[in-house]
Amino acid sequence: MSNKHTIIVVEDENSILNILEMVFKSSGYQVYTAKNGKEALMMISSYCPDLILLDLGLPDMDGLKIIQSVRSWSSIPIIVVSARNHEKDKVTALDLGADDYLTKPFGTAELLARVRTALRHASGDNDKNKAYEGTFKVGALTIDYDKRQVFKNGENVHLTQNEYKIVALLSKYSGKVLTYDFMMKQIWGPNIGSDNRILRVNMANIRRKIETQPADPAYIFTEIGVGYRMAEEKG
Amino acid sequence: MSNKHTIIVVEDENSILNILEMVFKSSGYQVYTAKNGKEALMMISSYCPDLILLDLGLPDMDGLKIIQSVRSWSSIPIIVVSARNHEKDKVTALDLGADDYLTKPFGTAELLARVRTALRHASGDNDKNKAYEGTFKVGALTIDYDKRQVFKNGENVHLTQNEYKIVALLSKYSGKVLTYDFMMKQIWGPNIGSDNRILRVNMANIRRKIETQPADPAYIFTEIGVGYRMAEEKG
DNA sequence: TCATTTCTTAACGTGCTTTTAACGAGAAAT
DNA sequence: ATTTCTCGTTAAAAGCACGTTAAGAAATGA
Repeated sequence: MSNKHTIIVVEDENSILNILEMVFKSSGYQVYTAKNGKEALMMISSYCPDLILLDLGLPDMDGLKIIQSVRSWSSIPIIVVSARNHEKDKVTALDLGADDYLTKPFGTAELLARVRTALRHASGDNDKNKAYEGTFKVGALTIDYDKRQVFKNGENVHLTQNEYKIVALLSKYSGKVLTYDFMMKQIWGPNIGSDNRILRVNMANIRRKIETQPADPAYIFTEIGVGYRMAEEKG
Repeated sequence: MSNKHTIIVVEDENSILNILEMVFKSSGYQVYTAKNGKEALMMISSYCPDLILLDLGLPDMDGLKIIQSVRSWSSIPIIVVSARNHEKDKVTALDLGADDYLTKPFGTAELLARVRTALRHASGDNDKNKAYEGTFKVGALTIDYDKRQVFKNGENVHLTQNEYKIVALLSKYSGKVLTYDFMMKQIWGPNIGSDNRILRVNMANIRRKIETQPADPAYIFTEIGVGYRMAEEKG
């Protein structure tokens, strides 16, 4: 590890902005701040940061526009921050290309963890095939992509075709929330509707097979109103 | 009928072609011949031989094109023969996926040795669960690649050509799932469709011969919707 | 040539997979 | 507090993949 990662924080409330700046700086990041959309867009295009932390509630423009704008020319990871009463926005944000989201209020530990995840994904995920080679491990769970098999505590777990696709997809983006919509498009194709019952049934079956306590999952978490997230590989 | 290896010889000069045909036949190989590139490609895709002996100097097309074409769907060993003593051709051929190279003139002893080597390599190269070179073992099942025979509890099990090819192919990738599509391309050539009935019938016959309980197989497993997988020897 | 083996195609039943439906618990919204 | 939405769970229906048998076609060998 050599250079500091650069983060641009977009947030209109001074109090929060200052806290975030301190948190990131003390963790060794290079931080720039913006207090409105216009300023944010200019800074992003001139600094080309490694990550953007974006509050969706801005005075001058919709934060979603910023995502769109940035995504038109870059895949810089974007983590969205939203107030609890704007739940729908975060789903839209993810579908527009945001990488993760946080709901206020959030702890610094969680924030930093999400940032690390996003940065790691951005750096090593250029070759998407790479993720499907070798194995994925988290806890007692192992996914062997070559053998197309899933193991729990070393024992083979039989998954159906769709179940395996779902698990493999989540593991490929482990640590990241995948929206129901995105997942369904990946597995059932673009013509699938927005009814996610099928996905729920599949998830129940998957959890019964891979989780020790399906009601309190350790590997695949539900982000209510948004989607699913797989626990991260520890290395 | 005994299980002979099938070789396709591609050579435009009649005198050499005849000699080669005789040499191989008297060594117990099943031989087919082709005198130009077009003929060669058709024969290869329809016969799916175990080895291709290819003269690079053909009347109608560059021999290198043939290597490319075959490598797009199969890893059948290809031994290249060339009168040109150019190092460049040799390197190109090998880079395109040829397995070995002979320069005219060559002796029959060397030729046969190279062929044996290539066939041995093809049958069981990159595999760790082999007790002895040229042999695959799992449970009571033994595959002898040199003899092209399969044994169960030490007793010879008679498999037909295609049945043997299927078992050998699966054993070569033991532990991994091979898709129906892949297997069919390897055994029946690139022009086989996506209808996998033939494979299913063959598998039923194979299982009746090698499995103790065909309905609950111990050696070849079905991955529904995907393909077949051969058991690995446990360490 | 005939006899035998091997390959391919066809047909069908079984069991697994996928999908749909229904309901209850719990979170979120009002 | 109550109403609404979301999600997990179970069960049943629908759909389909696979294994199996048999019979015809093709190849092989005597």
